[in-house]
Amino acid sequence: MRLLISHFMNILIIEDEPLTVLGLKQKIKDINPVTTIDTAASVDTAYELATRHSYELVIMDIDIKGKAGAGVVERMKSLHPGTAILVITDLDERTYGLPYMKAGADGFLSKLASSAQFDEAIRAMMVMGKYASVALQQQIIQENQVNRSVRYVNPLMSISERERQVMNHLIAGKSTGEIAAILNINKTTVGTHKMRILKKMQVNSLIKLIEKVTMLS
Amino acid sequence: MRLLISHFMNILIIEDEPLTVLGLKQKIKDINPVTTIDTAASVDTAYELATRHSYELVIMDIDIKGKAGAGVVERMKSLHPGTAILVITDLDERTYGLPYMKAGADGFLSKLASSAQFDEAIRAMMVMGKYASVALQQQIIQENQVNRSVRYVNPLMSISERERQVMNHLIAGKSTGEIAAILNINKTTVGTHKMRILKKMQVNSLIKLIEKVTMLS
DNA sequence: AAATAAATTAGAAAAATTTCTACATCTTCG
DNA sequence: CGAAGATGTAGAAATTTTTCTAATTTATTT
Repeated sequence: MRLLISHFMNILIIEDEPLTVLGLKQKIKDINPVTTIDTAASVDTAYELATRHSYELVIMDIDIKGKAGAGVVERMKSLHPGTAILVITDLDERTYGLPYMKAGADGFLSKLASSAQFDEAIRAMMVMGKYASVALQQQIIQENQVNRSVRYVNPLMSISERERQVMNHLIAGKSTGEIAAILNINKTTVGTHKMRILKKMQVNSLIKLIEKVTMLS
Repeated sequence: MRLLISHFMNILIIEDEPLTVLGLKQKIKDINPVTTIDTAASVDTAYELATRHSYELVIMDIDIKGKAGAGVVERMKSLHPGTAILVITDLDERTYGLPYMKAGADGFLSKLASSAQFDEAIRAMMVMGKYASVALQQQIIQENQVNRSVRYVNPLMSISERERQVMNHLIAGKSTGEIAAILNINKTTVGTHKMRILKKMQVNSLIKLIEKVTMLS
């Protein structure tokens, strides 16, 4: 029998799939029975809840109904800097983990991770407010050791924060105009970002970009 | 309190996300406590289990680690024709529901469906071995009524020869201009083809088109 | 066979995207 | 510190793509 955690906690789950919410709730209750768990199926609901309540831990899917992106992490973090944020996603950890940690997440876990890894992650988040898999930790260490001028093995690593935001929308099938509206910047700015993304990723079309990104996953 | 179902059942869950498995298990146990639930995180494991055991109900995610497709449903059904199959997926119901039902699924439900809809679906599958949402039922009825003019379940079937050529280039990442040069036709002609392809495939972007085509292939 | 529908093709005009240039910040490194 | 490079932004102009309309040809149906 594993150790139980038993100090009271407020937790917010942001996730649009009811079954996943149910599974998460059960895991949390198994680890710490004295929690209050709120849930939001949309980003907007989450923002609303977060402005009215304070949470020790937020577990969020960042790929909710197309509204993906580190921006959500940023905003949640800005509302309550003390809140620990665990990002869970369908996206690949090696590709997106580091970027999301940079965006302010305190933990990152693929939805395909094992049940035991979920236990470990939730436990770590509750106790230390931090969680990174061994692989991700190594990536973080490497990132900090490697000389910045050295070419990145993973081109995704040379993609800046803003560029990654744009890229995610691009990959989701959004048009330049739509992205400009979402990020509230000029269309041509999006165009500039797109051009630099394609250049950095060494491809000449959106399709090739997607292939490359999924290849790196 | 809803009615409990209480005849013994063997159930197989094919799903690669542990949290979703956990959520499903809980829902099933709530509805019928006397079940044996096996789980498979990969299609291969599922095939193996299905050859050795017999299940009254199989709940499967058909978008497992990229190995999607109606072929999985067909094969599961051929192993045990009597087994009821409920397909759950991230994919859109209106687009994929009918094709999967045709492939032999007895039920189809989006993972974004509400908790109550999951209850209803699981209950219906247990009792009747069938489940289709109201929207999907109507689609099925329509499909059977309009037997006069040919109705394609798979939109790919309505794509003409020339459109297919253009589509293949589009999917390969070629630009409108490049395609025009290759096929020796005007750029705007390619544009017209592209527009009709997107319309026929009921998508609004190249990315969505690719997703759809790779799903249906 | 005539009528109807589908397929292939473009022209013109409108809309969107790309490219080039530029500038203010912000980072990093010698 | 100060130079060099990366980042985020956008205006103007060039280019490409999309949309609308429509003419021809090619099936299909009654």
